[in-house]
Amino acid sequence: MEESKPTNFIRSIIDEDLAAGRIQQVVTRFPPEPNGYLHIGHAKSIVLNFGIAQDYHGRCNLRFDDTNPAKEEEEFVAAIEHDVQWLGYQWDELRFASDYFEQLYTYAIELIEKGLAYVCELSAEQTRAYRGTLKEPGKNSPYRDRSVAENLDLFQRMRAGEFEDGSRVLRAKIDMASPNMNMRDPVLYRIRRGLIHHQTGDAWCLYPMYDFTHPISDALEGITHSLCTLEFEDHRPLYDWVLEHITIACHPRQIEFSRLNLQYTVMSKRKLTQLVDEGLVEGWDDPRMPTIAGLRRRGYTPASIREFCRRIGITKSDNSVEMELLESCIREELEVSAPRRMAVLRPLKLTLSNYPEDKVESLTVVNHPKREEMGTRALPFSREIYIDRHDFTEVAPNKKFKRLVTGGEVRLRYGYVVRCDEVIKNAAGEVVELIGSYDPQTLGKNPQGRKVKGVIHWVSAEHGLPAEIRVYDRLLSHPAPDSDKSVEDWKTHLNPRSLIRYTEARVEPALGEAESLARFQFEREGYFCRDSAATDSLVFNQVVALRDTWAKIAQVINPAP
RNA sequence: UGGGCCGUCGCCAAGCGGUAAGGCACCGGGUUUUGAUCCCGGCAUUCGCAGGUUCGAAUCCUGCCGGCCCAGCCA
Repeated sequence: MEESKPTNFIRSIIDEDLAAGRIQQVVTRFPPEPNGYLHIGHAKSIVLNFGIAQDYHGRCNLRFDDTNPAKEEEEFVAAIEHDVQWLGYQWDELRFASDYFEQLYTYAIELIEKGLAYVCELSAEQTRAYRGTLKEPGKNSPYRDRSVAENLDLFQRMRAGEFEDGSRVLRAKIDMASPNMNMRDPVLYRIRRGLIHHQTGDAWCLYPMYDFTHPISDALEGITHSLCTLEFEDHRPLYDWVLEHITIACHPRQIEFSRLNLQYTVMSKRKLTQLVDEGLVEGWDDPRMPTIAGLRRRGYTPASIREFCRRIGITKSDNSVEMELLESCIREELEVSAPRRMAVLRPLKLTLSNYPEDKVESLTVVNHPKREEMGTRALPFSREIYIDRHDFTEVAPNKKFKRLVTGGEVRLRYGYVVRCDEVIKNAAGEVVELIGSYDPQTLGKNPQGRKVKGVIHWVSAEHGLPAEIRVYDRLLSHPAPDSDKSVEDWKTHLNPRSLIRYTEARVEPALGEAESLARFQFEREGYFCRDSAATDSLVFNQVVALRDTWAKIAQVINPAP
């Protein structure tokens, strides 16, 4: 897959900084909080940060922003490391913000000594009240003018664990009247006793806030461009304030870009966590999830996700990307790389009465119609085969229909032309079996004197393997479930048909050896991959369907009610 | 006039004063033992709107309109 170098406003800025000699080498970082799994939106940031380091021969660190032990877990750090590597990237250094706790503490002392930070004893509610509103200025905390000595003493005792959670915080002394809420004496440190941090254990009961931690962590690592999403734009003045008021050599440039919004899914960690915790999906790696783990199990490749990120670009405008764009990326790759196979989702038996009872032919068929180098495989053909129920109808609904009908003919893919002679029904009048015949003169060549326009796929009844095939649809039935205010609970929009399991499916024998996550095109159906979780049975997940022009035509001919 | 940011085709997105790239989607037509792929063609006289500057404006200026973000001791 072609992966040409993208051009965007951030790369333009880097070009300028390099050209002006402001930096010698670009250094970026991807800074996830380990409180959940990575999703496709994170992939956008990963591809941006690591992609820049790669293209500019710079460096990129993976840094866990682990300043809130109440929400973070080791499980998530392991999963995140795995996902980043799976996407095809290797960090230069693996860091944790918690690696810097001691240095951060020292910088806090520096701020206190400069009279730029103070210990505040207002409760959380009082702090909120003192902060003012968007349109009215806040007012100074009564603790704002404590002496440096007193602040130093109190801050040390906060660290020593002398005070209860919430009783005191360290605040920056900036401007309670600032129109930017983030500058109204933001909290720098809060007390969280009795928690076990996944990296530092019980070493601390004092934890720094994001706004204090992030700029310093960036500077300590020599980050040149600190790329983050738009909601941090208002925090940039604070990011800069921190670095301007402490003794530190480096001052990274923060640049914001818009986060990814994908239609018909949810991207917030809170909602994804909800789906997992409430058992609405199988887990973080449920193939319907927009998580990296979910996309991986679904059958998406790292290259297809990178390509998607390249196509959506990087800007500051709000966006709402259509699912079709993502799908087109994986189709494009799988069209050339996936070996073809045949699988019947809804088996309907067809017995060819003029084909010898015990005869079995081994057909040699190509694995890819355009790539001879992908070789061939053996495909057994016999008297009884399964075709898909959708490929048969008693009477053709219109003249464009080109599948099997009573008395009509179709080509069996790679096999013979067959005709349906007789329909067997059950008491309820449902078609349960077909009796037909084949034309022995049509293997690899067209019949004499007539044209057969349809081609359908099939599996030998005796040789086909039972399998379960799972077909997926969008998780939500609303394009923007996050922003729909007309419904109280976004989960109202969950699509009840996001998963359809075909438990009676039959697949051709060659599929029995498919490895976990091996991808195939099931002809006329779509791209599928062997499930990585169900290892003891034959389960295939649909990656994406084939483009289906017929479905659109059928819609027009016979519109859904 | 709280502050910050954004508005180019249905969706994403180039464009940086010289006369609207590209991708996805969509609509034709051709090839085809996958209604797939592939191929060929179509798809913004116009850049949120209104003025202004200029020989020339999506690009510069002014004013409107619309949307997003901010009042966690979350990140």
